[in-house]
Amino acid sequence: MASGRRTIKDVARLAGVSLGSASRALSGANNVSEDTIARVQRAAASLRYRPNHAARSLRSRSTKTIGCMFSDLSNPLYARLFGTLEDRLAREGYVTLISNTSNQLDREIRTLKLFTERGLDALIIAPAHERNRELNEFIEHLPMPYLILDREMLVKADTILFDHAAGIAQVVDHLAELGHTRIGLVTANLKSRPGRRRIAAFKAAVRAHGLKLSDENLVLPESSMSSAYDDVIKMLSRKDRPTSIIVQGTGVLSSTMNAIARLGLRIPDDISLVSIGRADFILNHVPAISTLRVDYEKLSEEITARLFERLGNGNGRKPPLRRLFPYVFEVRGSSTAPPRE
Amino acid sequence: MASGRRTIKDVARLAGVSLGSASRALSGANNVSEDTIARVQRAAASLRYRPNHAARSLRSRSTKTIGCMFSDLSNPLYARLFGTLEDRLAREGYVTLISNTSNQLDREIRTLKLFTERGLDALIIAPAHERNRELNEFIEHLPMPYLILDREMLVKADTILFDHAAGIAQVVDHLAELGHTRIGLVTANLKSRPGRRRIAAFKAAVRAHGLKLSDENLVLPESSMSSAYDDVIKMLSRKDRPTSIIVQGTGVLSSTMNAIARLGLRIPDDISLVSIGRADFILNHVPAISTLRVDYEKLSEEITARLFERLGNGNGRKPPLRRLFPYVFEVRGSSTAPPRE
DNA sequence: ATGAAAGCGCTAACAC
DNA sequence: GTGTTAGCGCTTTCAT
Repeated sequence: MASGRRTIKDVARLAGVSLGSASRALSGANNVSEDTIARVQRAAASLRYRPNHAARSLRSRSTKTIGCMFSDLSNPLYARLFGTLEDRLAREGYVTLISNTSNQLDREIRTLKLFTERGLDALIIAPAHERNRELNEFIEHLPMPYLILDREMLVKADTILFDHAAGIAQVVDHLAELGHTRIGLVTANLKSRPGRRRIAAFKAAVRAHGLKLSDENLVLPESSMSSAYDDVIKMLSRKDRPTSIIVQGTGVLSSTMNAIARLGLRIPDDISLVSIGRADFILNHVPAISTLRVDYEKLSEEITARLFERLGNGNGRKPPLRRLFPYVFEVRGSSTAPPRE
Repeated sequence: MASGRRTIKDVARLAGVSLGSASRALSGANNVSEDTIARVQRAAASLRYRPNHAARSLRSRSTKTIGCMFSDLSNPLYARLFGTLEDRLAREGYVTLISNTSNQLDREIRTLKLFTERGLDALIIAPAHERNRELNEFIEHLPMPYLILDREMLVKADTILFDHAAGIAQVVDHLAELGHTRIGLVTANLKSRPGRRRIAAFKAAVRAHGLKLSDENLVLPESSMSSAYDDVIKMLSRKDRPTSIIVQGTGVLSSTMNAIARLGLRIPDDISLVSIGRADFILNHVPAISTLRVDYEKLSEEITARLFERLGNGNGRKPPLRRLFPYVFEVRGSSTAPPRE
């Protein structure tokens, strides 16, 4: 079967043209005759010819491949972003290579080495270890353009940061306006930026409204896949329990909903709920869940725009870009309501 | 930066050896002196040398890459399988390239073309269109070994099929033994094998127990992401509603749980529930949900074993393999109980 | 154990 | 518009 693989040489011979003409005909260059194109294409089709990507990228110095490094693809939030991004890049003729690192440092470094060896054209990365020296140094020496997603690395580079502060503030504003004075937060206590920022932003927003900030209204499981069940049960069983909660839309959310159901509480009658991130598994929830989410279409657009800017010739050492990307607060109306009292 | 990329030539020059020796030293051949190896490695490190994968695979005719084609990676079941598979293959030095096709025929064909162009070493595929002629023909002419996952294609090839019949039968047996006489099924009405087989197996198993098979106990939403909420509400509001249900562990499951909670039913007191597939979002559910699942570790093992068998020299036209892969019924005890009456 | 040289399949530069 | 040729970076002969 390896020997059965046809090369462009075979195509050229069958079409009765030179190797160069065959290449031009196949790649849609402008200086080829209609006739040549037709004959070459017919020859290629009849031979089931498929260009050899290794040879092509060795010569052209482009792999037409973009690498993505996330912590975990089964995180429903990332899975959705990746899907959108893949579609967007495919339209541009790029393949997306993704890698899960499970937040492990050695896997992050190994992944970047791999991406380098494979000569990927550009990268989109969200490393877990923002202050690790070795990782930062490696990233700094990356030979291709790259974009950092919602991480504050030591190295100065193109970065898109989610505006957690403004996003969370919007939600807290909304709940406070409805009359809620006791607001809870349920989110993984991550060391990386999203975790840090979310918690800090929540505290700041609650204080800004002159509400008292009780640690008892904070449920911070270790990871996004941890169960928040027991702690949420405890939090919502208190006499002065929060009347509204903001919940990270991962495994944390499903265990929270589980706890709410178990306590016989109704959304929004007994408790208002807002999800951070629009997880697939609550997409059809009844009632619809208000969500603080990122517009993945727009984000993909933004990411590709930045990447292609660097990929083009306009890469002449423009200063690193730092962009704050907004959240969208999608009030579905039915998951939040004024507190009863 | 492109010009900054070091080649093996640079390494050889700095180490003071020939290009060939440098290659041998780096690839750990046996006919190199310790001294050479040391000097070459030092040179490589100081130059931050990274081998060029395109050149390597052009020459060696191996990309060390395995392609996976699934319908949808945000399907929690597939996401988990992919993660396991990726880890397993990485340990063998292979990179995994995945592609979502969203069950679209043109994307499936485009993906296979892409995989061919990139010269992937082997493929794992689960096409949606099992009887499409063009697709089958394309697959038949694939130049690399491939393995078909739970699909009955026209083309005869290595195939691993999930044993839906035995799996579903096990669950129905369990429920029948507990005394359930009215058992429901909630699963996407897919055209592809998993959908077809699940529904057929359910009907057969119910009949085998002499139970009456009521269409009213079948909820078959269009896709795995569809909401089953309204239909489950309807099904469980009937006087003679099922006392136990088997539910596909995707978006279908979350909307079903949503409906159960809304009706104020308790698991397992009011209704027994078994999930098909162990979705992340119910991993920590209270009570634990009994699950009919595939052992992804074992499956990954099986898949890699098959693939490497074909990849090795033992590929001499052994007849296509057809393997029935078992489900594991994990009774968590607490989500199923005898019906009350 | 080492160096020299061929060549993987392709694109791009150069002649005409 | 077309043919010829060089060479991308590497592995793998073949001499020595």
